[in-house]
Amino acid sequence: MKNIKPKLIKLFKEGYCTPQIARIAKKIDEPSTTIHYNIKKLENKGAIKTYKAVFDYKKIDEGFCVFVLIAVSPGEYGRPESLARELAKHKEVESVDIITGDWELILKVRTKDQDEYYDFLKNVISQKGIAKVISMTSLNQIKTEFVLL
Amino acid sequence: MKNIKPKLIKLFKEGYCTPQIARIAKKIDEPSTTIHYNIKKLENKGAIKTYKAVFDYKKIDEGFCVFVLIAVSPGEYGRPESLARELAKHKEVESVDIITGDWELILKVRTKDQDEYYDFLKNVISQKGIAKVISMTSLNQIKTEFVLL
DNA sequence: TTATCTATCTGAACAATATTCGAATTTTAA
DNA sequence: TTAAAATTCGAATATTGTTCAGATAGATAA
Repeated sequence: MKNIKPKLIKLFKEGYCTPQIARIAKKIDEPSTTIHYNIKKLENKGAIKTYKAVFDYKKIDEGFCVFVLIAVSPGEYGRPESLARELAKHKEVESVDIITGDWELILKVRTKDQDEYYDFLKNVISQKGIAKVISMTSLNQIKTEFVLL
Repeated sequence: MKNIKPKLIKLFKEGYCTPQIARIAKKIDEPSTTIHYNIKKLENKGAIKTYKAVFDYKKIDEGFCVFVLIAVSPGEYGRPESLARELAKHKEVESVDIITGDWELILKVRTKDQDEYYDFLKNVISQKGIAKVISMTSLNQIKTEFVLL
């Protein structure tokens, strides 16, 4: 057994997919070359970052999902960006945003279970520069990445 | 001019993409038929929901991104699910989660600008059953849908 | 308005890729 | 150990993507 599954999941999370030109052409009843032209235009302008898969995360051992609010320490106040980029590197992190309000950062994190999330908190979030953290665990995911579950 | 662009964006938000089997096969050095078999297995088990595009949202007039925390009215307390499904229907809504803590729901919403977001708030969020709302505007998106920006 | 330039559209030919199928191999469970 | 099920993979086929050149439409300036 070659255990292809984890390799596929890793690749599909960020890319290795492509548009279905023929299917789109049928759907909106236009020549496939016209569709092709318009897609390339979007790609060349940078409007499309990538093509990727959306998973049923429970079925790929990433069923535990948490939104993490982070307040940055006074010293680093105003410069949460380098911290944000650091956090974004981790594979468990689906999204990182710098936000307005009482908190500087919001993360969406996916792990297998609570234990794995705790490990993530310990190893990643417990960094210098982080003053306060609130975890809001997702009890039920209704929609993700524009896809209804 | 046929104005294909908005049609493509709509289709690509939820699907109309497909894996690049040949490219994956080269990448991990396995026969393409083996890759094909393993992908179909993931699809049939429902582990892969769809294949879709990730956009540079600023370039498709969805540059304004807000995380919305929602507290449900006491009457509906414990049953935020129907409200969540209602909210999930709107095209501006990227994700809807039912969460633990002081708030029942968290939404990720994308609009063109603040004005359009205000319209969304007025028309969608101002519903019976919603007690309190907090908007956390994204000032900078570092990572989205597992894709670094 | 007309002339000119640029962007978009489209069919035909070609290139690349996905899919099917059957057989070999490996894994699983009894 | 053996039989059934799952996985691997090459060869043939079917489908799809891509290129290119000409046509059309849209924009710009005189």
